[in-house]
Amino acid sequence: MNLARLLLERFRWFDDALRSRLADQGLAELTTAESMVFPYLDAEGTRPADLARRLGITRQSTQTLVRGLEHKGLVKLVDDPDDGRAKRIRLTPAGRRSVPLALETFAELERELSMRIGTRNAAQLRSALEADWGESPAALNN
Amino acid sequence: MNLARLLLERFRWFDDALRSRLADQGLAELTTAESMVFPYLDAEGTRPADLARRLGITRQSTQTLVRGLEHKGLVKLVDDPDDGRAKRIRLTPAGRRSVPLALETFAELERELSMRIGTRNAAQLRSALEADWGESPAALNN
DNA sequence: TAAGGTCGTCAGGCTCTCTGACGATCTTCA
DNA sequence: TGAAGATCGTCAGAGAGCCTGACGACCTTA
Repeated sequence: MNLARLLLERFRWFDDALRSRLADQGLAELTTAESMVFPYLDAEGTRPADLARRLGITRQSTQTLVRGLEHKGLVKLVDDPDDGRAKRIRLTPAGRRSVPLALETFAELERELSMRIGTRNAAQLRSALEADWGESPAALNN
Repeated sequence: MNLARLLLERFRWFDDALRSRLADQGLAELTTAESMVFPYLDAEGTRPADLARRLGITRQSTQTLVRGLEHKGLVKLVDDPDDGRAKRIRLTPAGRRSVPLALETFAELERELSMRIGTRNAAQLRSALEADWGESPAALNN
């Protein structure tokens, strides 16, 4: 099987498990994108534009994302006290509880993967994924 | 970084490179899903429902996919001679030329990855991805 | 020959991301 | 100090990629 499909399928393995576990633990059903946000929200309040940069998506896309989390009661948008243009994404109490829960679930699934494919394989997987792949060799003729 | 994001990002590394290279080689711009189809089309004509199963998506989604490839002149749908319900996806001459091209590009990118992160890392990556991960441990409480 | 499965298809919906455009607000520097 | 340019959040619109539900046509099987 080609590597691209393999990567995508394994991503889905994780994503499905992640979202269903988070739901089991009482978080309102999160979408794929929403579930990925938690590690990037800091307690002091995060600026949407910062979040966008951390996630590698546009500010506009981030907006949709944040709106979703807001509807689910995990987050609220408040004005930034230091910058009249900006806002801050603040965790609600429910949201604050969710962060460690999400982080723990990430870790738990990775432990579970280790048990399934072996600690060695899992470690090598992570290490290969974290290696420096460089820029995507998209442009041949530039 | 969490493993899910890592997998997804690396997928995109591949996908971006793949699509841009295929475009460089004269294939009409393909979408992500379209570029993934080639290894699953056989020369004798493929039934859409079979393709759906191979790709792990619904027949309905496959339909959209095939229509796209048809518009791009790579494929045409003909009636199945043996089964009045069915059709067959047949490669056009242009489509037939594209198959080996796509396969070679997959392989080429993987070679290139080996050069970047090392043959050892790349081999371990593939091997970990191909290992038996089992069902996604989605359901905790079933 | 009737029942049930499978085939392609239409219709509609959701998620995720993008581009383009906008007014409001900061920052920088002539 | 004031104009120019960058950055902020936001609205609007779009396309890809998937899904479910429903349908008539056709096969298969008992």
